[in-house]
Amino acid sequence: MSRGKAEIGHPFGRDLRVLAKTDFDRVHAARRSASDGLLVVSASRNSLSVSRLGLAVGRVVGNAVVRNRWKRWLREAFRLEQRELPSGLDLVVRPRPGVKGDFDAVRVSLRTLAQRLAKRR
RNA sequence: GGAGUGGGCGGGGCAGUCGCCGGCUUGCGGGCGGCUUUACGCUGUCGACAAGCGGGAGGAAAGUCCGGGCUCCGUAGGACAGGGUGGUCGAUAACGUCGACCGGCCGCGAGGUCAGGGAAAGUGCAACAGAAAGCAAACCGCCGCCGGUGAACGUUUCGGCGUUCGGCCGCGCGGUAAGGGUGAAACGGUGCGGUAAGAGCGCACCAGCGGCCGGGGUGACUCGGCCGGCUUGGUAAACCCCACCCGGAGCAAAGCCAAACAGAGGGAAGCGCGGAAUCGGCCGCGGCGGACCGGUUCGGUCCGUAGGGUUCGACUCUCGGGUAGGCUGCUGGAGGCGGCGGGCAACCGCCGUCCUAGAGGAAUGAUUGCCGCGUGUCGUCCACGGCACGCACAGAACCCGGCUUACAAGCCCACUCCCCGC
RNA sequence: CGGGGUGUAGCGCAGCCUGGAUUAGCGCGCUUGCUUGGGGUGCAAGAGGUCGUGGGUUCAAAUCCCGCCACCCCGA
Repeated sequence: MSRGKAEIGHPFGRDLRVLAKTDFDRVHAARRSASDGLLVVSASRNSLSVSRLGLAVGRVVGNAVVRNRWKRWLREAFRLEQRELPSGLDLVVRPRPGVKGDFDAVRVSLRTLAQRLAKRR
């Protein structure tokens, strides 16, 4: 983990997010996913040169505070890892219900799952 | 010192780096409009980018249990239905909320708690037990009378008769509700009188109910006196009656702008020659009409071109409705804080001061250091220090007043009871 | 934002509206015994319940009323 090193210059705006319902439907229709004990990541090619992040955090995950914490962790992990991730993918990330987790584990899990999906293409 | 009652505060702090949301200012260059001019400038507006500045979740933001503002719809007035509330007076925009007071129950007390109107308006319900569960009735029992009968005594005209034994028997007639026992609950309690036995049958006191009079209080109610018949139980969070309250929907409300598709109405030119060919139609040239491109006249490209009528389609213009989408609603308000005044209080009035989130698949995160608090452990006990772990409940979605529920550590105020000392 | 429903034995349900002793019941499952060479089937007996939770009303609450918890469904 490159904790403490200069992690500057990782902007993360709305253009890097999956927001439209049609995009979510396309990712789900692709039926390509990878998972571990923490996360479930689905993916589909997009027409862009960069990858985008979509969040799917349902009510079974926890109350509003828990759900917000997951979404913030996932956004931050995507922001810091975006140069290590494969490009041109729409990634929809869903936390497994009931698990605790912490930020470092989320970061590692997101990177490995996304790379596994890119390899399996 | 111990035990307890009622209430309040609090919701980790500071600094650095990388990011997020929206706001303001400036810069850069781009689109559109206007002015002025011929090329710069001025100005408005919109979008993207960059920089700077300052802001960015709660006491419950939660549950969505009540009440209101606001918006649209409906509506002559009222009633019914349905729902809600339920001591009194007050507070309030309103409430099922709050305050003060009254009454019942609990507590030695500080205090706590109560959906706290009506059961002589009506209907219903009460298992089991019990004689009987609501209007009086009478199982055992008690008492009297009547009938039968036993013993003893007296008397005798020897058939009986009388008295006593609170004698015994009766599925005979009547009087009782004191006693027995059941139950959550049994038609007032105690005492005296009274009676064949008893009974509010009478009396005294007490409790309860009703009425009248007087004192206090706005009122709930309360204090005192007199009288009455002696009583008429419980349950309305059972139906119900009484009093009061409620039009419906909800910011995905609602308003504005407004693609595409569909709908309604309207519109220009609608010719000639030649070739193959029966016609339709196709091809070429010219004309005409329309659109587009370059642009000074003008040129080029593409499309249409019918004997007449009708229908359909295409193109184009206009129109209403208003979908996708966008904008508004969107945060300055029954607002916070301080002071003065009124009121026991809830709360109200006046003055001053402050501006404090506005997203829209939904913004607060990551990381580093120091400090704070708690627990554990180590250093020799203390003072202190090191290390490890932990620091709750929980995230605005139109706004506000309440209620309910969740919550780590810590702190404060008032009061009560017990023990000890002076 | 608004509306509705469910919670009872390991599982699926009844009872609730109209309160009580009807021992809170039914089916499957479970335990034990008999039957069989053994298993299944069959027969007999039995165990198993904070009626989601905390209060209230009532003599009495799974049932009536209020608060809370969990889950499910519907409308805009």
